[in-house]
Amino acid sequence: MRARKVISFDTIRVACKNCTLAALCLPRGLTPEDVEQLDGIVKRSKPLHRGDSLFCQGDPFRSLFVVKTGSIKTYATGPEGGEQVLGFHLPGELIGLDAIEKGVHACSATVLETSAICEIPFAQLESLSNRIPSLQHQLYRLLSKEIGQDAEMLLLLGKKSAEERLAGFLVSLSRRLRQRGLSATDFYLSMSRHEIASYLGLAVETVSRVFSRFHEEGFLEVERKHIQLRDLTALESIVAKAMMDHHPGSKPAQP
Amino acid sequence: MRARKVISFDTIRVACKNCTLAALCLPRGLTPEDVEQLDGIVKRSKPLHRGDSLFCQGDPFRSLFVVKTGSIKTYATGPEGGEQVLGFHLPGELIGLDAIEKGVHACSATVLETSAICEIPFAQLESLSNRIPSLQHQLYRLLSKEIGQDAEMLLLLGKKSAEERLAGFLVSLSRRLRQRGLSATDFYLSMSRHEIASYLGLAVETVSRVFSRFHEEGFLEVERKHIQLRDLTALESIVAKAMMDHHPGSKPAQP
DNA sequence: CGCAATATTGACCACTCTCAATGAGGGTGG
DNA sequence: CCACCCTCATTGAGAGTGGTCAATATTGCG
Repeated sequence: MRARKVISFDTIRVACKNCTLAALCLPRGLTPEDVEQLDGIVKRSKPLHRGDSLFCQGDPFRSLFVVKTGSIKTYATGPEGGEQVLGFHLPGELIGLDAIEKGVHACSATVLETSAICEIPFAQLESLSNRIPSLQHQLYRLLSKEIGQDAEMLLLLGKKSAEERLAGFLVSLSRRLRQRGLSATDFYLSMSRHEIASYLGLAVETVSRVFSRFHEEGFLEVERKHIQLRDLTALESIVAKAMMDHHPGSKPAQP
Repeated sequence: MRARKVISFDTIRVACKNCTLAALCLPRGLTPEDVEQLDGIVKRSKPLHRGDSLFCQGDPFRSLFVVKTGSIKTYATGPEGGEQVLGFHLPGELIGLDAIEKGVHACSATVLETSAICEIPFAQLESLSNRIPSLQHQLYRLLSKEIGQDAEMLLLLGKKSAEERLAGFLVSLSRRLRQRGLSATDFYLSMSRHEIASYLGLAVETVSRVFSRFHEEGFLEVERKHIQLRDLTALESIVAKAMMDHHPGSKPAQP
């Protein structure tokens, strides 16, 4: 994190390439020169801290943000101050894609824990993608990926019981952490119970109770924000089982 | 492919431009020649009927689909046959965007009522967007719009009560119909109660009961699939009020 | 050190799910 | 054309889950 004094130049560039790579160069398809150009427009900021804001609902849209380390939450606020959490974003994930359409941010984003964030001015990214077809392709894929993840979330919220939802949330977190090479079974929740509850459409107390229940059943250890998953399989089967129970296989009609 | 028949030349082209325009040329930015080229790669199919399938989960991704008239539902099926409705798609809306990433459809799409659908081979669309920057821009916007709509849906499912969810559903339908120049207060639901329930994460019986309750309160007339909204404002205020009630304005923390 | 915010736990009650029965259409075949 | 069947929709009664209110830790911060 603070390794930028001495060795900084290459380290940071590589670090940032990593972060950019994770998001933009997913499978392959960009030549080293392309990556070089891409890297040139990425702005690195100094570390941000809990409560810092990346952008607010209504702000003009200028840049996408990539989480290098740490975590971010996005949320929407109603006209009278209600707050609904829309998502949590872990290292390697991209924020702000929903603002491209209107040129205005539709939600706010704040930092949950000390985080390193890369900023990518979208105008530059777009014009770069004009010249690099494979970058254009990556961008399409990236936008599409976000849509797929939202659909997954819809699936999660379609589930009715609190256990299903919290299990789904934990499994999702676990999978995304593993994907970035972090521990999939031992991690800290950077968000409050309140924020989890809002995200899952539950009451804070219910979240707390289900954590306790999972603990009693031996699925996990929980102490405040520190979580250790003991039986990931059990949690996964809760999620999988859920889908079958409701909607017992009505056939989509046949001609 | 091209509208080359005598009678239909203008009619079909205009019809299809309308459908394409609604989705791809949203604000402006494409020259007539661009639209011409775009129009050239769009395939029109003969009308499809209830139960027909556009694509299935796992199918290779080849094309996007635009609803010209009628309606489509998308849904995901669990390994054991459970079915979760992910979305309903009305005229002017685009389907299949979530498949770009993996090149494979992540959900299935079937026709809810007799519908006219346009097919746009994505490979051709993408290479066309390489040559037409403004088309590229429109595509980014389009993908982004889809993300925004999914977020709106998350907001809807974040709401806890059945009334809030059904009200949100109806308001959303109404808004989208008005946007296409159709009646915002008098329409037919092409989907079954079962499908609505799955979409909203409720039981079929609850959907039915809330419809009755809304009717008793004078918010709407309902007879089977025929809906007439009598007090759209009331429904909207149910949705708006919901957000405030939960999460009473915890400030996002400030340094 | 003490206040404030966060988390956990309990009791109660409202809401929604489940189960079950009835009614209304739409289609098929006699 | 009508009887029949099957699916879909509606309505009722009972049970369970989660929301609400309230009290009590526990932590973090000024």
